[in-house]
Amino acid sequence: VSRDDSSRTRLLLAAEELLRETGMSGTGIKTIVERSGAPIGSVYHHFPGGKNQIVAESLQAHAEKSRRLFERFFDGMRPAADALRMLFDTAADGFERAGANKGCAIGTVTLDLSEADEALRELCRSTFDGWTATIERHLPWPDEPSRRSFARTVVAALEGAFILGRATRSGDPFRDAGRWLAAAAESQQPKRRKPR
Amino acid sequence: VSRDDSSRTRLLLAAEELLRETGMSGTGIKTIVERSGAPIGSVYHHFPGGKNQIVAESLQAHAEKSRRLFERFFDGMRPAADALRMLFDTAADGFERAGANKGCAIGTVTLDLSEADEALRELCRSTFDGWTATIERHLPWPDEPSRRSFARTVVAALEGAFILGRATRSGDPFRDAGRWLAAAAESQQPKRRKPR
Amino acid sequence: VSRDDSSRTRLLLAAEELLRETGMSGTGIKTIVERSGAPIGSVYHHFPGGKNQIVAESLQAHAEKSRRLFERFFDGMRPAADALRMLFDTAADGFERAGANKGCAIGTVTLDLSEADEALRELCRSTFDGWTATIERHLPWPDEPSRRSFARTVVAALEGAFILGRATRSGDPFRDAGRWLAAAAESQQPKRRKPR
Amino acid sequence: VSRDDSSRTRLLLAAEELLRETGMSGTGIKTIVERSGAPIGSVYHHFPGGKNQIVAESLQAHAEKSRRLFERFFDGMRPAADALRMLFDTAADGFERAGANKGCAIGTVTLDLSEADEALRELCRSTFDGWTATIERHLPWPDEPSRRSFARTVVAALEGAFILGRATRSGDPFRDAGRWLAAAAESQQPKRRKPR
DNA sequence: ACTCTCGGGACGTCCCGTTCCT
DNA sequence: AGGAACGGGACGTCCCGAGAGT
Repeated sequence: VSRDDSSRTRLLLAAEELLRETGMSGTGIKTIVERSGAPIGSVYHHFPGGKNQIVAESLQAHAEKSRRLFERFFDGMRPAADALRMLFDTAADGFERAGANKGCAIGTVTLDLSEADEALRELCRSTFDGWTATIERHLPWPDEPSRRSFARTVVAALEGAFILGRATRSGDPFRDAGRWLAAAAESQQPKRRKPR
Repeated sequence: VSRDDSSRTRLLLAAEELLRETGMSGTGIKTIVERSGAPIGSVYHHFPGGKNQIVAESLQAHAEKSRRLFERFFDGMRPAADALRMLFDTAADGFERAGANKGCAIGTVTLDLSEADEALRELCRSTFDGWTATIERHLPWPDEPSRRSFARTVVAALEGAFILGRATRSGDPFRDAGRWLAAAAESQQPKRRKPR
Repeated sequence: VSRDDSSRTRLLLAAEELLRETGMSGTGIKTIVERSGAPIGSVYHHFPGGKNQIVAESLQAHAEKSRRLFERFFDGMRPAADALRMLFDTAADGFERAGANKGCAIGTVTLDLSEADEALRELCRSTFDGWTATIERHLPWPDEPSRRSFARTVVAALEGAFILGRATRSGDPFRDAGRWLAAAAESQQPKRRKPR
Repeated sequence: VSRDDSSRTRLLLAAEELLRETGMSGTGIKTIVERSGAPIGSVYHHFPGGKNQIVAESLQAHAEKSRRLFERFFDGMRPAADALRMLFDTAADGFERAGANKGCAIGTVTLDLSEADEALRELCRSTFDGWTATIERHLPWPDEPSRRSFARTVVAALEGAFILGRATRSGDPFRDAGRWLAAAAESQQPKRRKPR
């Protein structure tokens, strides 16, 4: 689990991609293996926990990459409104470049979790929490509950944009949301007022 | 399709519920039948198109119900900001009452569509379009592209709230988004300005 | 069962055709109904015995038609060898005209009878017996067991020709068999000898 | 395909037996598995092509066994007429010993092929061709087309004997055909004459 | 240490032959 | 006479261990 282990890594990458395309129950282990090019027999060597473990680990990887992306924009150097616009525009471009048919792995998995997968749900929750915290930390007004509430809305709009984006095969829903959220952040800044 | 059709209707209702819980590929026909209490053998009588037909029809039903819900709030009688707050608060309450583990059927299905289900994607797209149009029609400022862009953001935030709501088992993401969107709509009204 | 009953008749004709193409278990009631153009709901009115009854009756019809065909050739007016050649040549032409993909309904059904369908087996047996008797009656040499044995061989070769004909998509197996059987009958006639 | 492979082999044997009893569409995979005693889960490991692959391979095995049987009789050591009689008598005995209810797998499958199974039809055709060639090679008269035509008739009569044999639950149709074909071969030898 | 063959059942979707009730 | 409805089963595929081989 510590070495280069390219099979293992490729399996996780393939899983992440497939999760973004067809969700958890739509993604079979066999498909993951095929797309990864990894040897079939080694799946249960690397992932004794089976499918759930693969999904969990690839979600964690996805989460980490996303968090780093957020921090690239919310770096304290630029106004939060600009960061928001850039975040959503970048997401829009990436979404379109990837074919406009891949969601966010975390969001997609969240939506087809069964009641039994409590561990996965918790993983998704904490990922969203992490994103929210990252964003919230860089919002420029003092009221913390308000910042948190806004950050949650940002994350929600981002996740929702994946849905509308897939439905319309376009990155525009990201761009729309980015603009309105940026405007909301700006209008918040001078007045320091929290919406009722 | 004209008579009592209770089996057929119950199948569609069960399907809608299950789609909201576990998505399309997570939902088996057998599970739908079991939950509906309908007889197993009649499925392919009522739905010769198989699973796809069941999903399509139950999405349509879901879409129609949602559109009516939107129109109950956006009725021209009340300010758009109020309508938005009420819409999201109502959604939050409903979401929590239902167990905080059911997404929006349309959004959930959108996220695990395979490339082959073009017809279903189109159905989801047009549903979202309909919702967007309904909202946009009742926004109080003149610039139409801006209204449309805002309406899309509303829908995106709504769909995203389902995701965050499931992850956190709480309706708060709806309430948060409702407040910020309402504020954005209000701040738009006096100035008649479109965010750049 | 006595009236014109075109639905009933068309069902039987369609069944016969399908039995010749794909055998008994390969032929579904629904397919029969579709090809016949008869109304779906009346199948079990006309044939309360279900599939077995349809098959049985259409085999009987087939048997009767075939017997009449045999009698057209074995009419006592022409030498048996000529009759044999004409019979097989006619069968070859008919086989090719029909697409070279239809067997004999009786033979086809005989080969996929399950142990349970004793009644159908008996029906097939008696049909073959009838054909054998018709042929045997017109063979020109005195020894009756020998005539019977030859007649059985004729029927066997005819049924086998359907198999080889389907495999090769050609009527030639019929023509080949017809010639050799005719020759055998001729060589029998002068010497009045039975092969040991 | 190289190791012990007892499951795989047993599946093929069971399939062959069942094909001989109830044809292709009458034979379910589940039945094959049950009769073979092989584990259910391995079927699609050994035969990823599903039923068609099982059928194809078991037909090939059947074909090979039959060809070897033919060559045991047509060995150039004995007169063709004797070989024919022995072939059909042996077939008769085997048929009766097996319960007089099993056809030839190739012939049975040929008769319920659907139009779609072109590959299987081709397999059946080439098997029959192989048998024909084996027989034809050992016929003692010079005219090659005539030998071929006779060999085809032999194969047809053999296949037909399975049908009549099943219908009458007796091996006699084989014995009858064997005698007449042997006589035909003998009468051919001295005169070197081909039937017109 | 790692890979693969093989084994294992449960379930996926779809369709079958049949019967109920108009 | 006839359309709607009914279960049971068809074939195929799922996710996953256990063992043998390298």
